[in-house]
Amino acid sequence: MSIKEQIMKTLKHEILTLTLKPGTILSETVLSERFQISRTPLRDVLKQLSLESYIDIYPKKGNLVSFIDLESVEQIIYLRSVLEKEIMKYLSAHLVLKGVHELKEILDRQKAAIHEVDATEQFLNLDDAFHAALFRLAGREFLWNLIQQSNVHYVRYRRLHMLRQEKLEEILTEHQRILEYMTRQETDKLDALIHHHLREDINSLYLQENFSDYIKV
Amino acid sequence: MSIKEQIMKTLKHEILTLTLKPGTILSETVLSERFQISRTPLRDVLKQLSLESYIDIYPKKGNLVSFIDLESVEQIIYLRSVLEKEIMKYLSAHLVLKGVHELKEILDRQKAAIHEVDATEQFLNLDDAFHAALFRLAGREFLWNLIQQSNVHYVRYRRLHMLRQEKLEEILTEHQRILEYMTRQETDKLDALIHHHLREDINSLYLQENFSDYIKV
DNA sequence: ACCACAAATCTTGTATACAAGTTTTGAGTA
DNA sequence: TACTCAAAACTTGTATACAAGATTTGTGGT
Repeated sequence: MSIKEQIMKTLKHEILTLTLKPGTILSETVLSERFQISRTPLRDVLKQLSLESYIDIYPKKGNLVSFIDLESVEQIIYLRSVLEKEIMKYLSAHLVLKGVHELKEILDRQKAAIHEVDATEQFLNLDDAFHAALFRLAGREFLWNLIQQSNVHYVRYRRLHMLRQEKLEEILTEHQRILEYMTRQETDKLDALIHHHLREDINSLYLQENFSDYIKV
Repeated sequence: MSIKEQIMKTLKHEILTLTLKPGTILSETVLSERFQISRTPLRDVLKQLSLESYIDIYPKKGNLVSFIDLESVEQIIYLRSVLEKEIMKYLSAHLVLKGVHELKEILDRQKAAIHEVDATEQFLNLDDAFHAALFRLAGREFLWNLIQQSNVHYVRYRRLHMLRQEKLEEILTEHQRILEYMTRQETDKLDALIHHHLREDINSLYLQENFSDYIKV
């Protein structure tokens, strides 16, 4: 992996985990000192981060870690729920046994993760792994990757929501029911479940009340 | 509009209209002479074009206009057909009168465009305008813009298909029927129509036979 | 104390010299 | 003629000096 890719991976990770808080200034000179590299390749990295909405570039002023855009979150959730409904319907008819085992294994690991010390971190990774597997098994990995490129706001939104422990149990249960309905080919029940699974919290005011300084106005 | 934005717009247009054919070399020095600007801002433009799949950058070798990736075309068509089915269903229930007029006007202009000298060009723009209006009227402009960012392969694919005059009449007719079913709230007929409207030609071998040197292997 | 305004100090944007890798060229040799 | 292999001519990648704009600071005047 090239140095630029490493730097980008590092910065993306710090932004997604909110180690770098929304609004933080990312100065080219400061970063070039931190990573011991000149401004030119760093500018390449910042350009790409900007195109993927990780940061906002204000010409001749500076670069800020972007604030969480709830409009983007709502639109991505809608996109995913529409797509995943269709994908589940497809998988109900075409899912192979090997795929079922793969999904079950992810759920087992997720169950085990709940009571680990870094529960949230592990849980989020496995949540992504579950949904990514569904896309991949349906031959739609391309679209999963497409969505991932516009995911900064959604990922951070979800992370803040999951700080509440009780959410983890709820999500695991829903995952298990999704797999259940799919294998039993109860497609009619899937729609409502997916809708709830992805969409439930978007209208709650939890974020606005507790993390208002992270949110785009 | 900044100089960089102008250059980007120019290059994008030339690539999408196939003025710059897939495989064409875009050398930094040649472009910097053409646009009378140094390599640095040009590299910014090329970086962005690469992230949006307009070009492929081979480090230390060169930059090529990307070949048309049929896998990407199929995935985008699937994405659009799934999304647009849902959007039509929504609009059947919520479309306001003003929206109907707006869509009708686009179709009138499209009808008039068929026999113009630059029919294909005008027709494609109005085709986009029609579908964009549907997204916008459903409050999903965000997703339309998201799709547009991954559209290089699909746009060029469609352009080559539309070289056949008879396609234009067919598309216009389907647009008219879409609007018709929507206003009559015949949602059951919409699914199949959208599917056909977007998906029809993907399995034909027309492109592979006539433009094999534009296609990614 | 407060205001105005200019200068200093930040920021990113651009041009350019040089580094490093790849491809092409062509001379020398069998 | 055909082949080898090194040198030259390309390509993009990086570092850096300087340009240009935005912000902050601080000083002089009231």
